[in-house]
Amino acid sequence: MKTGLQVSPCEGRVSRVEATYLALKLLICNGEFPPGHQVSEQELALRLGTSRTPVHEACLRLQEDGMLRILPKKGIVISPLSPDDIAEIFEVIIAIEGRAAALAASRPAEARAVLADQLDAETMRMQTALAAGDMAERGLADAAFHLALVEGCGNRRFERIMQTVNDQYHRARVITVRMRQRLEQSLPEHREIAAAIRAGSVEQAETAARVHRIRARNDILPLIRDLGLRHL
Amino acid sequence: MKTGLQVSPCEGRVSRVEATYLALKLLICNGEFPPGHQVSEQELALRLGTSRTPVHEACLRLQEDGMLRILPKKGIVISPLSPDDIAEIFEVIIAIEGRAAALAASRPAEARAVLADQLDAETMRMQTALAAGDMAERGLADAAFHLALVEGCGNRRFERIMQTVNDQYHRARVITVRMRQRLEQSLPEHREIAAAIRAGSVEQAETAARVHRIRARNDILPLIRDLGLRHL
DNA sequence: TTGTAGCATCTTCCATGGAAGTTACAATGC
DNA sequence: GCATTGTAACTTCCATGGAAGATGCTACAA
Repeated sequence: MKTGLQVSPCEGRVSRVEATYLALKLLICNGEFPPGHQVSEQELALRLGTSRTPVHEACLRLQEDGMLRILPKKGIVISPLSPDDIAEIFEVIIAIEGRAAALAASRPAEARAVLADQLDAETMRMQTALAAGDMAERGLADAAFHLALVEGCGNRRFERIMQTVNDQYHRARVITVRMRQRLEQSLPEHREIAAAIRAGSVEQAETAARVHRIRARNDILPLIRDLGLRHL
Repeated sequence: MKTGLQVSPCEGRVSRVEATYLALKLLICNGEFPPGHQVSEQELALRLGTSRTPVHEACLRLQEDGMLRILPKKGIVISPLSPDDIAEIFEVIIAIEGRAAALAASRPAEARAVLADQLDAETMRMQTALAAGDMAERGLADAAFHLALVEGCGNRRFERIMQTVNDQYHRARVITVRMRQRLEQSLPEHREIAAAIRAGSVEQAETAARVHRIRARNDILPLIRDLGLRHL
């Protein structure tokens, strides 16, 4: 699981660039830096206790991720995340995760069973959290389900793409998690995905994964659009 | 077309990092640096007539793209592109381009007509090139078709993902283009995609785009696997 | 011959200084 | 008062030097 496309090349050691990248991403995702806010690399370096070079390199990566924009000789501006951006992100999720489910369903029966067990376990964990009203735990179980799904498909590039869109999606989730209803709807959908994978039904798995995400999008997107024009 | 996710923030001016990134990518794609070959940043800086900092930052980006690996304190090694990698790349293409076709087919009729005209024009250009035996021109028209398709769907994140996987796919294409047969098979498939988009048939467009890429994969992948175990 | 310790040499990584460029504001001319 | 120009204070961008670490070679001992 640790070979190939991973970013940090050594196991325990993270370079200062990597640490800065993660720290900045966290700051942006948690709304510490509001979108549109302009900062300088110097300021970031001071705040993170490092020098300007790692900050600069981390900002280049964040710009690739679409989290900020580097204006040459002017500064760094945090990118806003408009409803259209959220819609785009959902489209990527629908495309990738649907195909991931199809791939997972076409793996050998043994691997499918292992994955389906894991998926069912996360769904059960989510159900328990939901019954207890523990929304944080519910969110973790939900994230674990989808992470397991995309990891279980065996395509590392899918994992990579999903990771970057998930980082962006997280920024929107911070807002929407407060107002979502119909959270229990995810449970039967998750179970259907797991069952299709277990049975090796390729098309059914893909359809179920898609339907699940499309339904979530149709729930969330109007809420975001109603909330005001521009966002996080 | 120039707003949003683009990398180089200013129009004409490209930073030295950007230039180095593109130059290195070209060198790798064209096989100038064979996979597995180890180089140092110093060496690259000398060769490209710049200093080590831009090379370092460009290499970080290339590592994200999966083109090379930075081994801390040891050097830079060009990543090999195994048949499994090619298979992964095809899966991404199938997922994204299929969904792009669906998105394109669900746009307003006017936009669909413009896009379909463009697609048909590229298909015709490809047919002409094929009849003339001009394989380079055929490849350009083919690339233009698929670029137009993903640009025409209106999702900039799709464009971005396709661009990175296309860069990697290009490395494989350099090899396979010599031995592919059945090149004329693409023509009716391209026309079917364009027709479905023009008609606004969402599911048909997605299916056609997928079938096209799946067929291409099934043609190419065995050729690559037969050619030897490890590759470019 | 084999094993080991030490060193020389390579590498990336990061801090820092200066160059190039943008912006905002104040001073000056009308 | 208003426009214009010069300048000062920022910014990113890149070159370079030193630090930390990995590797391979050589010398030496058993």
